[in-house]
Amino acid sequence: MTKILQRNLYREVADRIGDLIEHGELSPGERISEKQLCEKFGVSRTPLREALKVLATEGLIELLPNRGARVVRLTFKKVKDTYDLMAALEGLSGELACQHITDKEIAVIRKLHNSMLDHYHQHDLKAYFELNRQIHEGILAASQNEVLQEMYSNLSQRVKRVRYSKKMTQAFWDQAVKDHENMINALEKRDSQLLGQILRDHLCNKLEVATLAGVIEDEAPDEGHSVVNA
Amino acid sequence: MTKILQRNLYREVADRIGDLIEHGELSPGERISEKQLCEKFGVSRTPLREALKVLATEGLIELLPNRGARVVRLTFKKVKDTYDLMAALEGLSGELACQHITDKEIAVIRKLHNSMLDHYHQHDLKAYFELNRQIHEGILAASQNEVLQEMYSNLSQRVKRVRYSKKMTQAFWDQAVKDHENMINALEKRDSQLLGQILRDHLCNKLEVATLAGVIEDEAPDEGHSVVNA
DNA sequence: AAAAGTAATTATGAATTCAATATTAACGAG
DNA sequence: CTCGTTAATATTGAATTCATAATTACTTTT
Repeated sequence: MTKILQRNLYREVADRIGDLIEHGELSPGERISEKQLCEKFGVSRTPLREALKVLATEGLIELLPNRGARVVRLTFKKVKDTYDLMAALEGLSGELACQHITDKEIAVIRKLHNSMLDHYHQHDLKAYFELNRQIHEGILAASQNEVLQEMYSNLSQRVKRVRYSKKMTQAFWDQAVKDHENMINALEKRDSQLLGQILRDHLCNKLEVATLAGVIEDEAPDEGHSVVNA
Repeated sequence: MTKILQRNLYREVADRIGDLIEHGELSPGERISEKQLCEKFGVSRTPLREALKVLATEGLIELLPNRGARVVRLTFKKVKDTYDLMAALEGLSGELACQHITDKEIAVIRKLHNSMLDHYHQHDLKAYFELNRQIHEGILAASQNEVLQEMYSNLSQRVKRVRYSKKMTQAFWDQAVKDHENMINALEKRDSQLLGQILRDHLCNKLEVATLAGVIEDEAPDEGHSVVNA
């Protein structure tokens, strides 16, 4: 049951532009020059433009008719809305996971959890985050709902650049670890309601972190949206 | 604050292909001929192919590399998964709506509700459905979460062809109306938890209807997915 | 000198052309 | 007659070319 993974040029280009946005090499609100990117990637405009259309559909960029493409500006509200949604989806994934997960899968997640705790005690933030990601991904996978996974993945993409530059306070970290303890317990008891609730609250906290990081410059002058420009 | 609505050729074509799929003029699993559609719409392959990429991203069709596009086959599981997701999103929209909705907006929905009841008593299914749609859309709009609305709209698109051919039993209809009564009450009390719960359960019932309609032929031979074909 | 209007340039939108892959048809061997 | 191989055809993938709209630079006028 291995997924067919299509490796079209347009998909490749879309992913690489996505990386550029994620890592800040294309700034929010920045105009995207087709010619420039064509030269950078060594492709013609056809697959590049296809990639832009796809990225616009995925919500990473916006297309101004006859005026090119821009990287979407992440306002605080947009990020907040996205996190609210992701929290709801994580909640659902928890509920579904409780219904479908096998003992073996729980054991795997328990192992990841223990490993994560080690990194927590060693204050290894990077390794902690990687394990954290794997745990949440594991629950998402256990939900057995591919549409859900697809949607979550898309939303995650959109706010990745905020996540990357987030700062972690010790207090938050402590709370996050506690949440994870409760998560595992709920999962082992297969208490779907409880796990759903924990996951919802857990992600809400993440938003606070993103906010504190102050990387979101709000109230940006929405250039290019008005017909008559100054 | 009116949205800029881009009217590119590719978007136009994508919408029209979406309509063809929705109304069954392009069957599930059916191979999509680029040339044929180009002639039908009177456009060249460039915007058409862009449209196909967008539709694939939106989950309506799937692209087989070097082998063209196919309309996505809706299995029972896929529809079930989508409905589960939509239920979660509707639940969230209810919770958020309770936080943001104004008395005036509630009054509008109440009016729609009463109008819907009239059609219910007159057994006017078509009019009932239209009002029903408007009510749910009103709550969704009151959530003030654009990302949520965008996601819901996309999911709705995917299963529209099933919805269209659904049959309505009297028992289900009675229950649906009762749900709506409770919804309005919860909304007026601004009981976000309750409204969220009602909306989740309400949509779950819809799934049963879709199932009963028997329009979903499951266990289809997944042609085109295996490398070696018979 | 500032503003408005016009020409030149550049970038985007879409059609066409060229190349590569897959499908079909024809052929021949077992 | 069936299976496998190869040639012909058709379709998709991507680059190029042409057309159109937007931006910039340059006049011209007040």
